[in-house]
Amino acid sequence: MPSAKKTIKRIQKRVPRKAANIRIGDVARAAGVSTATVSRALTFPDRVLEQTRERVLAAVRELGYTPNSAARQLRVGTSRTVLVVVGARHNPPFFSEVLRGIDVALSQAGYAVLMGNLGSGEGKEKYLIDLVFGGHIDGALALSGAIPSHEGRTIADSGIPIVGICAETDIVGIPAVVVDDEICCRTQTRYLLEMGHRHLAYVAGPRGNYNECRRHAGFQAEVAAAGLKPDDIVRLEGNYDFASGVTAGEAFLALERRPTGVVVTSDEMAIAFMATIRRGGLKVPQDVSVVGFDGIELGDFVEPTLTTIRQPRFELGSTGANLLLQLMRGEAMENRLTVLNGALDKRESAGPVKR
Amino acid sequence: MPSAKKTIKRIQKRVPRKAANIRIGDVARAAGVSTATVSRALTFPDRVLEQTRERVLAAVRELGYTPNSAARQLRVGTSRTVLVVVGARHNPPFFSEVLRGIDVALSQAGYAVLMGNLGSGEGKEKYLIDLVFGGHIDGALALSGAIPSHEGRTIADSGIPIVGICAETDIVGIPAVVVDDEICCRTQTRYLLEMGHRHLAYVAGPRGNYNECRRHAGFQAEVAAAGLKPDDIVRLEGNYDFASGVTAGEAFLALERRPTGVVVTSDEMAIAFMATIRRGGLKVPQDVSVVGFDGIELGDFVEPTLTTIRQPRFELGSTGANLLLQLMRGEAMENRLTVLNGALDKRESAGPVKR
DNA sequence: TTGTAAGCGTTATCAA
DNA sequence: TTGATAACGCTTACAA
Repeated sequence: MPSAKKTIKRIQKRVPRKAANIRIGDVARAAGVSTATVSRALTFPDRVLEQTRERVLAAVRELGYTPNSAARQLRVGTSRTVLVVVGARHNPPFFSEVLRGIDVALSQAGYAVLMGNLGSGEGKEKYLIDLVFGGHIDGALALSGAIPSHEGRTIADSGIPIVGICAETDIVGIPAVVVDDEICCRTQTRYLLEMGHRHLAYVAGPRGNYNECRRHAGFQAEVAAAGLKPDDIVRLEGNYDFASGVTAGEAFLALERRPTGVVVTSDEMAIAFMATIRRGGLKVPQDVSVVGFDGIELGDFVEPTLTTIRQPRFELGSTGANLLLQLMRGEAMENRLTVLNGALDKRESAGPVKR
Repeated sequence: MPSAKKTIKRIQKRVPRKAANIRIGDVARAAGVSTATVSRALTFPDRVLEQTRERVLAAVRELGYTPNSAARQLRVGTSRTVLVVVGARHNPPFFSEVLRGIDVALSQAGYAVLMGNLGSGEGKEKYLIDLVFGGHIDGALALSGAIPSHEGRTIADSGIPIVGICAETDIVGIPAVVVDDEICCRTQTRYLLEMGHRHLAYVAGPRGNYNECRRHAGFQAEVAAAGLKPDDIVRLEGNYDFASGVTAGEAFLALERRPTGVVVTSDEMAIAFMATIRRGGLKVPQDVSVVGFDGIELGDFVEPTLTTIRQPRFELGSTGANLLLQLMRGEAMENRLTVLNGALDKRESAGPVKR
């Protein structure tokens, strides 16, 4: 009598297991149908007779049955889980809204979001690689170009679809959703030039960074077009965060001949930069005009309010996620690169040059 | 010849499947051992002969084998995944650091973090409930008391361990890591009282909110101890975010007789409040002293810099996560409530009352 | 120390 | 439309 033997085994097993969970077989028994029918009633409601379906659903409700996800995943081979990789420097005021866009889009589609925060511990990259190669992940979103790799293997080698957000990745062929960094930075710069500023500072992002390269190219193009000479330009290093904005501000204060207009490539830096030079006795925008880049909420609450490039942060996340969903469904995509537009938000921190 | 039949099946299956993944059997064959030995060599390295272990590991490296997580999970019954539930209002500048604390602690222990952001779509709560009841989650962290529930079932009913962070949950018996809200708010209030302020405003959090209740109790206790009368106090409503700080600031400006000291129960609100009343012509701290609550980075870069309660944000996250790890290991815990201490950070936004 | 083989709970194939 | 049954890939008694 095999079923008696099974029952005994189950009881023996019950101790170590988390809870006496209800399995599909329990529902089947309660509804007087086979497990196959229960499965069908839940997955393809119209492939079973209405009365059977109702009996099954009643049993499901009655018993509080939820299909075991590991078993389903093992069987069908997909986890409905997306890994979101964010770099070690992750600039919360900016990315929070990008992440919200991702979360809204993926939630709607019934996908779970696994956080792959790089730089939170030693073996994190190896761990993420194992996660992906272990089949736990159906697709990944790489923020700011962050692609986990370990011993020469990247998550891309697993063959799962990946979409970059905010930056292209190092790996060729991976689609990305980015903002028109170069044009935005030209806009920042042109705004200052149009206000008569002929002596500019540029507060940079990390060297080699994708966004930094694009933005710097835009800056260079614009100042060249305006006929500024190398002497009219100062480059100050930074890495997008508050602390580097302070450093840049101090470097600015130490300059012998100070520019009147400053192009800053992140809002965090711009805010810290402004605070620092104001503590150094300069007035913004009377002495120095500052234009930021990002459009974080905070820019409205500093003194003076920050003129900046507003990035479509939510949309960067949501369109990236939707592209990934498309890829995971096996659909092709038209363009490898999706470019969204930023826009200049004119507020108080930039004004006409003093004469 | 059963193996021939199997091979045919596998080839047929190959098309729909993601990739021709390497399975434990492939490694076993390459190393000339059984699958059991491969499994042991990976999980209990010292239970196999050194030479076997080396042969196995070589094959693993050679083939790039990673165990399938769904199969392992199905077998052992745990997912090594923790759900982090954050409420709809999630106040990124504050929580980002709490989340980092969580991530660092859980990463170290080899756990994955699944983001359960409430308020990002219709069926999100049902989805999270299914995730938990589907066995996909080993434990959960509830930020600010957010416990997903659906049709009368909460994630707690599944029996997984849960720890609250930043607030106790509605469900009795669930342990939590909180800050000493009441004492912190007394400290805020006392600081203003000691500077001679006898007419105070209190900018509140959402009514009924755990932190709001505690902080308001602290405020009340302190003003009562100082002998202030109901007329000496104004309550302004808020919900911890920037926008409500603006509203509170406008309400403040509209008062006939304005308090000289303001206790604000979040930094976001405090920053927006300050910006708003300054635009209304008031000077901080000369006309009005403001004390915030949270200790977000930003407070250093506004004008004037924000005097505030600094919460141990990273530690709130990491100790909560460590408690959960303990619970998931089946260990008991001594106290249901772990209370961390906040501290007053004296900066520029609060000063002696004008006489 | 190692191998054999029985599940873990689903879903999908095939037959009825 | 429904039911029996064979995988999915792994871990772990139990036997050798």
